[in-house]
Amino acid sequence: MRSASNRLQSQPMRLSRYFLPILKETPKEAEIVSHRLMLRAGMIRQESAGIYAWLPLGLRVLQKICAIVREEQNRAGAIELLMPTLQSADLWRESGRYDDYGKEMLRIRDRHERDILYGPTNEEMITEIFRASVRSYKDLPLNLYHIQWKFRDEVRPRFGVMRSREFLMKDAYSFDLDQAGARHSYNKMITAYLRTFKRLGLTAIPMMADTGPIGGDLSHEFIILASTGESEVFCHKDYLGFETPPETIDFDDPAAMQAVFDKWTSLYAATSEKHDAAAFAALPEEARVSARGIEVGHIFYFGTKYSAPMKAVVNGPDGKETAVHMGSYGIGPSRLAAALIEANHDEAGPIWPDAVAPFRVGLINLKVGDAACDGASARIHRALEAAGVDVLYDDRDERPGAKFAAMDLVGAPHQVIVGPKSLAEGKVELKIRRSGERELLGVEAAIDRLGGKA
RNA sequence: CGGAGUGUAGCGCAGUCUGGUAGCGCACCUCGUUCGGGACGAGGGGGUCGUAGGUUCGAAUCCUAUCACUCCGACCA
Repeated sequence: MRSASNRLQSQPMRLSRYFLPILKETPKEAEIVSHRLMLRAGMIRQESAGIYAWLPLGLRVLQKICAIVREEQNRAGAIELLMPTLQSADLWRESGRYDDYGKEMLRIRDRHERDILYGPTNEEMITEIFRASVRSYKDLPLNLYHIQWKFRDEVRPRFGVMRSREFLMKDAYSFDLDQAGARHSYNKMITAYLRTFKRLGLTAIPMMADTGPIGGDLSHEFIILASTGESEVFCHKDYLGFETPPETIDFDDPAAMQAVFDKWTSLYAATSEKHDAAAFAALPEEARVSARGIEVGHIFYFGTKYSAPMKAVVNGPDGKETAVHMGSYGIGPSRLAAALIEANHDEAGPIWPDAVAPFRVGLINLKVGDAACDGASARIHRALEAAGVDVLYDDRDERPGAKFAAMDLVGAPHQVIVGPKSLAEGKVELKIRRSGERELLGVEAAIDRLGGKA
């Protein structure tokens, strides 16, 4: 079982004291399964078109996703900061994007009649921060990132948090002296992304992509395959078996990073916009994978597109000023929460991978008020919490059926069911959410198993 | 932004055509019986009928305006 490193700071949680507004019926507006289940499980609540409140259960998932994203960004040498959501229009006039961006940008006016905007991305601002302080090539390379709410005023938001107007995004920005350095930075992020998605329990494939309004000439989308995916994608089957770069890989070794890039871009992979039917048809038939995909990350190299007009320059070894080469690297944690459900669910609810489960263990006391059941449940709850496991303890005075349904909807990967029948023989039942597999174990054995000791 | 819809209790809906003072299921509260896959009975609480104007003795219902939300398409992390 994965270590407790991704555990949230939290108090022991009893469902009777929690805020988990689950719905028995499906709200009619929810078309896709992730949206439906997130509403039913009480993870999110829509407050406006494309704008959602994250309720406690959803927030836990979001925080766990962010923790993994953060760990892998840090491992790759990126440094976290936090930029504001609101930005000055003047900054965007410098890059020329204030007029280019169109109606997707939410424009606001403050009390002094100054134009401000709710940031859809942060290239301008990070460039401004960089140029204010960095003067020398010796301070390079640099990669700064933050995890912050963004807003894009989509014409038609839909699919819940999969395509919302407000969304959480990790965006990293790299600064290098030249193109070779920028390529290395790009390769580091590819490696970090492969590791990030793997840890989230997803198989993500980098695919050639259009650069969109951000511009540039090197860009990949990271796509996960899911039958309910929004777009059509085509790739070589071997990608599905490729090994993820290990934790120990040296991010400062350009050759190692280039090798990762070369391997993961060696075979055919493209979204429908970039699809080359002839190239795809040239693959052996059994190697062709044509599927639906969900974009969960997008990376760009765009050279001096912002640094030149915004004068983000450094002195090189030769004493001359040069505009830095930049790239940007996005992952959408809020969208990932939905994508994870699209990739992991059944009729009863989400089936979270251990790494992002809001609670790793769901503890069900089938007979609240029965001294033996209460005692065994409390013992298990305390022991697992002490072992660093997130446990949701259903101590409500409800009927068994309602408890089973609720816990399946929460999606805890491991369930412990404490009922009078099995407890009479000193046993509790362990259920694996994904497979439905059940096993009877003694109380202490169950604690050891789920606490990671056995 | 084009096209199509919907706004009535927390959720799902009926009532609107044909105007007469608001109803059903789930959820919620109380009591009882239940209790290993979303129980049953009895009782109860909760609604400015999206909003504003108009017509009328009387408007959820008819008229006008407006707002919000949803779906299809184009667009997009």
